[in-house]
Amino acid sequence: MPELPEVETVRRGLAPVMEGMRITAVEQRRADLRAPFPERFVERLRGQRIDRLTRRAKYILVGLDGGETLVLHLGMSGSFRIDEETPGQFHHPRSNNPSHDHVVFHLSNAIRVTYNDPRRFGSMDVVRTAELAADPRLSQLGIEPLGADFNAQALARVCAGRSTPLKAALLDQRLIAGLGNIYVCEALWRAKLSPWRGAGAIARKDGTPGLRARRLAEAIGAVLAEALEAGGSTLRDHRLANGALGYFQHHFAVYDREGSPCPRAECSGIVARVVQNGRSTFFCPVCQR
DNA sequence: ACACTATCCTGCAGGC
DNA sequence: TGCCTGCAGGATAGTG
Repeated sequence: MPELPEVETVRRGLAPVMEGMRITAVEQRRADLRAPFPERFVERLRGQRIDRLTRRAKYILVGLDGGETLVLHLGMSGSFRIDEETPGQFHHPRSNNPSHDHVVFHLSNAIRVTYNDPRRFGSMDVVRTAELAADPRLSQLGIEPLGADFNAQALARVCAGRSTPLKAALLDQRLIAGLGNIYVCEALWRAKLSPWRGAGAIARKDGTPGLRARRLAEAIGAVLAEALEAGGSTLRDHRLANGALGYFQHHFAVYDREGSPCPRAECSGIVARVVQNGRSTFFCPVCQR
């Protein structure tokens, strides 16, 4: 799935065509994705004017003028496609098999926004905006790593006292919200920290940040910022070719690079793959300690 | 409270 | 060529 940078890229791609527009019709082509659609899904959206698109962790929040918010999650394989409301539709090669087009939003600007999700791990829900903050999916989320209050101190605080490996801690959305398997691997590599190291070891005994917490916080920020930058350029390119939003090509230092030399010039290590909590971890056993 | 597993689903790559 | 296996960017219910 799209992790935070991909989700933010999708939000930035959708916002200009959706904000301020009215939803004229919704095609809901099945009863569920990962979870059932909410009651009266189509009726609650039809006729609503879209206020603003925001993001919290990997959720896209579509504010509606009637006091409700459409809560979107792309799961592992969700993507959106933007196209004009014209009859002659064209197919995108691969990955956009039209049989996985589960929801189509028709907008007042004659734009059609189609949600495609082969694995159907994504979700769509409609929640009263006033109750959004109390929604368990959002209220349990940890620090926003691109937010103003994310720093070494905040990172040390959530890691302090935990014996679970750093890899698992960084994937835990209740501690830090938005990282996924790729960017956790990339951030740990950048910070030269072993994925096996206990999370608590990056904080001092009193919970204040040490050198490792500072390195890791910097690495997380940098890795996400670079990915966002890559997403931004892909967005511009994609906009010309087709309207597909969801994934973009980005070069990774260690993710999916088992057997390749560690990209750090001064390091002679070879990228290894291990499994932690059932997920692949890619790392350099030489420079990550 | 915490940590770990199994599971939802389809597509694709690799081995035979 | 086809068949089989394992694996994939996530979240969460269930277990110990």
